[in-house]
Amino acid sequence: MTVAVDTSSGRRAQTKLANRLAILDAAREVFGEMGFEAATVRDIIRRTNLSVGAFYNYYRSKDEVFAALADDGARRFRPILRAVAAEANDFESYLRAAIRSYFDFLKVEQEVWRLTRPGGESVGHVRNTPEIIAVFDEVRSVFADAMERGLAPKVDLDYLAAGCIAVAREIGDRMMERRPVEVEPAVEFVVRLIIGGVGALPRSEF
Amino acid sequence: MTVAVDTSSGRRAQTKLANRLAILDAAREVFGEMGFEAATVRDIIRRTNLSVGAFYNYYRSKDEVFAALADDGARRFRPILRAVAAEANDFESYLRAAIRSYFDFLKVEQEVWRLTRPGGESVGHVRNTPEIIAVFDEVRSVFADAMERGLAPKVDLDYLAAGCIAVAREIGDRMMERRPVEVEPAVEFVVRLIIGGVGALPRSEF
Amino acid sequence: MTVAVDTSSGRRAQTKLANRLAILDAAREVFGEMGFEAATVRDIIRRTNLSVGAFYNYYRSKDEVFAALADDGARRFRPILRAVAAEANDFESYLRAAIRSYFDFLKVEQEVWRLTRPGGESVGHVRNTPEIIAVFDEVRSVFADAMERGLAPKVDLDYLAAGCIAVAREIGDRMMERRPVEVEPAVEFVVRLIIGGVGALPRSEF
Amino acid sequence: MTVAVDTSSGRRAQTKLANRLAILDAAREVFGEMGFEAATVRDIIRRTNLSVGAFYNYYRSKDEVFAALADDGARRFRPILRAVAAEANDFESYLRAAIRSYFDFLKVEQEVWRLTRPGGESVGHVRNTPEIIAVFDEVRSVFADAMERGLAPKVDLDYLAAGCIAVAREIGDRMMERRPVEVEPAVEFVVRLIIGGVGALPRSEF
DNA sequence: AATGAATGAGTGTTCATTCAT
DNA sequence: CATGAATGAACACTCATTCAT
Repeated sequence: MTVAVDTSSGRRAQTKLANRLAILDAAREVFGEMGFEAATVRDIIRRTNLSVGAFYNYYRSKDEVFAALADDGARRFRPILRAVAAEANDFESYLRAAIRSYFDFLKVEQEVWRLTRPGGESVGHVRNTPEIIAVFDEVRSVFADAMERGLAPKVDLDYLAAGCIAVAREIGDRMMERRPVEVEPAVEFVVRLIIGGVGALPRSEF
Repeated sequence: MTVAVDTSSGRRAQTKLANRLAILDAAREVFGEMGFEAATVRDIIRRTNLSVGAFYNYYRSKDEVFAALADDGARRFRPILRAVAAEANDFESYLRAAIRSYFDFLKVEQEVWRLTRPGGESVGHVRNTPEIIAVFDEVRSVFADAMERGLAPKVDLDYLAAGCIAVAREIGDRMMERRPVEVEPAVEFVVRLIIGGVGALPRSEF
Repeated sequence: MTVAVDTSSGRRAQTKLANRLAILDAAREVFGEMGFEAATVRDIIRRTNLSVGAFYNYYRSKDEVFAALADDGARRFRPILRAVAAEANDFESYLRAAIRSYFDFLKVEQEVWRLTRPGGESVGHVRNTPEIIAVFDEVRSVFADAMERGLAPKVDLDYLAAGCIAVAREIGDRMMERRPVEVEPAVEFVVRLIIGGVGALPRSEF
Repeated sequence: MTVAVDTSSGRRAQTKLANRLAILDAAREVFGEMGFEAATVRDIIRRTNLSVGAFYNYYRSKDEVFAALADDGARRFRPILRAVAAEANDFESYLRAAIRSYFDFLKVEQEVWRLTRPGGESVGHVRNTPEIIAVFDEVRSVFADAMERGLAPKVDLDYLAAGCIAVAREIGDRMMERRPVEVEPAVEFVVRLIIGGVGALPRSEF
């Protein structure tokens, strides 16, 4: 005999949202721990009150949660980046604040970015996520803006944004592997490297 | 009784070598296109005249080809790096020659480094390959040497080596995506960024 | 939220049980016909309405069905043996009833014991099943008891139990190969052989 | 370059025989250690100076070596059995000598009989070997002879031979598992059990 | 004959996804 | 909507056997 106990009290929409988020959170953990390919849908729902079937009510596929996760991470980081940009008066202080935000973010949500970072192995999954590209564009546009306003010399913008992101990412990883995890020295390292480097960069017509 | 003494220059030995290389090449492509986890052994042998069984005659497992591939790439790049280091008189010219070697190498064998790049998702596979670590150590030791000899300021060595490698890789990738692929501007960009950045780096007691 | 409380008497539960038994039955046949090693999971599910995947929903591995099968056979035979022991007044009548039970059991479920018989090639699989050992111990303890009570002479208990089981099995098998299958003569043969033999056995200090 | 060194000195036939025996010996060990199914042709030739290809020059298949092995074991045991039968004046002394021969044989060549024993798991392989059946017939005919000559009562001959072989086998196994391995008590146990049992057997018209 | 690389069907097992309930 | 059993293609890997040398 199967007894159905309904505790929803009509708050269907809320439950749906909660489930969606529960899946997202579980997926974040699981993908972070085992990587996309190794993680199974069951690994995800196991950390949830839901069933396999329910998973497919919320996301059409494992790929889709992954994309949603990437979106989510990027969506949460972007406003931080914008706020930082709004407050900064010069390129260096912007950069410092941005990098620090990222490293703090890393310390809290290590896994998200481990995954959603471009250049990862599973190129197809990681590099092409729309919101990932958006973050890249965000950084790029801040750099472009800085150039416009004369705060930074005119250089190859794509190379610069890509290079800066690469350094920030790599040093961020190394930082996370050290014990204790010290954000400030890492921030300082990256900022000086970039600022110093940018000053020496060949001017470009881009 | 008949004893066969093979001096390893017969047709058989040649075929074996050719097959070994064919598998390696196919694996390079496949891993490069789909990543280690997603790539299947069948994907690899499909680009070959061989059978599944033959794959296992040459490599004991999918993991082993991967390692062999990383070894192979690193093994071929390391001597270049050493030669360059031997010829250079100062840090900048060393760096420029090294980066140029790498970018030339990239143009020829794009896929190798696509794979062996640290920071990939499957950390276990990519970052810990012995020869990969060796290349990292190679670069690191040249940097350490430069510091010793006063050619570069004393900074956090691991961060520096990691950061430089990350920039070189990232810009290398971007370079490869542009049409036409122009090595010189990319080299110049990276060298200036690093040299300028290094000069501005916070001194460390490491 | 909807909570499902399953009291295990629904259609689903029934189907699950049926499938579990179907697999067990198929496995009994297949292992009986080809032996454990030679039998494939696919051989088993082919005699079923299920898919390969379903097999693994019910049993975690090929080994596990095997163990379940042995357990099942032994579990069903043990109570019979105990009941018989409880009813018998002397050793011979116990033995006769036990052997008859076994031979009747054989007639119905020939294959079970084909498999669980010690002395098979895959020793690890067959001889060490916990329930098999339990049956052996069962018989052994009845013999020990008979000795205690002076109903049987004190002899090497392990040899005796092992020898009796071996004879019962072997004659049981031969009986099953004859047409028609006649239980009574076979029972009589085994009982007389054992009773007569036991009387002639060398006394031991065990 | 491949150099062929021929050391056969024209004694081709000898070498062929030696190889045949080498394979047989290796197979005996390997099958004994891992069982027929688990053993691979490579496992066998690894313990030989030969190549996989050579294996197939001497035996057409893995199955064929197995059969040859069983034949070989049986062929070597049969004369012993016959000699024993020729020397014995009564049934009991025949039986004792036969069992002792078997147990001694066991101690020396444990593996052979582990495998070639009927009732093993891989029924198809083991029970139907022609020479195995021959051993059974051998024992059976001695029993028949004993009956003819009035040394043993007339009983169901097949059951008797089968039962005796089963007991001998089982007790032999148990004996081999004890430390130290003591042949005499085991022989005595089996002989008494059988002799005593036979005396009590129901007479049959077979 | 001997060799050992090549073959490919076959193994146990996994897992994204579907669908009857 | 939720459930979880069912599905079956796919995977890494093995191995008896063949065959060019």
